[in-house]
Amino acid sequence: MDTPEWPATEAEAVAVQERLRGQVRAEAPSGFRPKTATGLDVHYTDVLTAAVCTIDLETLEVVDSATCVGPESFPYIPGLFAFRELPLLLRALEQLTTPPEVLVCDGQGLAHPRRFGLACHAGVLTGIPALGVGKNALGDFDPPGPRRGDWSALTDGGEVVGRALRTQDDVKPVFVSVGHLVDLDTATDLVLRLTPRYRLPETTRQADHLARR
DNA sequence: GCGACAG
DNA sequence: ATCTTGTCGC
Repeated sequence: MDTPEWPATEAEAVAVQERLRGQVRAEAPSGFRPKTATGLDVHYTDVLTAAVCTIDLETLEVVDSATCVGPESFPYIPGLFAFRELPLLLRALEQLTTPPEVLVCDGQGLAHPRRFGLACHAGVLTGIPALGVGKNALGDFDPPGPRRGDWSALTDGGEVVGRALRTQDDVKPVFVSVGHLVDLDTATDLVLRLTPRYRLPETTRQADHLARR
């Protein structure tokens, strides 16, 4: 992949988001039936460790993984989160043996103040379908029903930008949004398939585990 | 103006 | 994100 342009200032980063967000496609390719999903996560110590982990959607077993260590590329600023982690994550993705079919990002996609969160950014730069699963939301939502699979709309400025999705009975929901080349129904379905047992997707859990070693 | 703010 | 023990439950 080409080396992405990387901003040095907050204003430049915002400008990059506003220029790239027009490329987001909130629609899955026809016949999109991924057999695997790839989780992305970063662990913070004195340096960053990025881990990516591909999981078989049928067995939920890890079939491929890679890690990458390096410095942060940008300070953490809410709304500009992707600029901190993405360069390292992209390097880790390049080390995978098999090309990812869909990226499951730890954070938001369209559920972002400028509609261009980490999942959109990762999807647009790689051209790979992507979705975001956040542990916390930036927008507004009413609590979904109490059972696994129940969901409610996540909105921002009156616009639906994602879903608050209950992945386990009586457990705090996760926040699902489109990143790129998927629709919200497909994203929701994938997240439920990845969460038969725990609140967070198996992709995120495995990537997190990998990044801590 | 003040506080809140994905990870 | 991270600083941190024990404890309850499957």
